[in-house]
Amino acid sequence: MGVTSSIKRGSAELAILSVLVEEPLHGYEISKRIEEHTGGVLRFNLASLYPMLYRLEKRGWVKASWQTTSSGRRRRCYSLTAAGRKQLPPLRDEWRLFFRALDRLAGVSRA
Amino acid sequence: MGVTSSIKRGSAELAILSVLVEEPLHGYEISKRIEEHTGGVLRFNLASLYPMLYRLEKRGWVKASWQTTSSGRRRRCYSLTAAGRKQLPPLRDEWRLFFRALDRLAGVSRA
DNA sequence: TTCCTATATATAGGAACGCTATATACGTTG
DNA sequence: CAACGTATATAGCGTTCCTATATATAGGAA
Repeated sequence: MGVTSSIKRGSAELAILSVLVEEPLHGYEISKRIEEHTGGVLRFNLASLYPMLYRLEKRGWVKASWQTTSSGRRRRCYSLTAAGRKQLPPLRDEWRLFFRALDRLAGVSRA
Repeated sequence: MGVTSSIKRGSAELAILSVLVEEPLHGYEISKRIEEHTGGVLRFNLASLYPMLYRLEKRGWVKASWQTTSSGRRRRCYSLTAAGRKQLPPLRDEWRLFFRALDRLAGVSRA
């Protein structure tokens, strides 16, 4: 279960934005969400996820706010910004272009 | 034209094996073939291609032989080995798995 | 209460892969 | 002979993801 690192390379960005478009989540939840929604095929190490979130924050595509749960536990809640939401369609377009090109070349979608 | 570097990362291996399964080619031709077959969407720099070919050769998936054209020009002709041909179906399987997972998560194939 | 697991964030160090830049050199066309 | 396309090759860099490690709280099991 879980695809090779080199294959999924570059997909974390789209994956994160895609789960955040539905609702704001904190880092740990984002990781779980991606894993669950793909049946374990897409799975990112938490140590890969946090630096990615900081990059997205720096670009202004997500914004983070510290929360404290009722039990006194701190965590950062990430949500998409307007700029981040705007990035999603062109990102999807590029991935679709790539999918189709590789499919045409290598017959990936053929059973 | 041409998808982002980070997106196509890891696909060179499958792309090369896929064009070589049809007929043996030399490096420069492999590059052109990939570009033509994908309408310019997939495009690998020659400086990325040669190291990849050496890696594939080292793994025993392709074998190279020096040729000299009638005009006295040297070039290396690459062909798939039996081991390389065997790698293709599982590689396609993994890519398909990845495609479907990312599509489910991000709606890539939806127009 | 002690231990284990799950939750939660963070950084250091490294590997893989594709990039730009650069080098060399032959063939063909203008 | 200059310019361009063909052809191979290496050095050095950036990005992205990895493993390993650190810290800390909550809840359940032993």
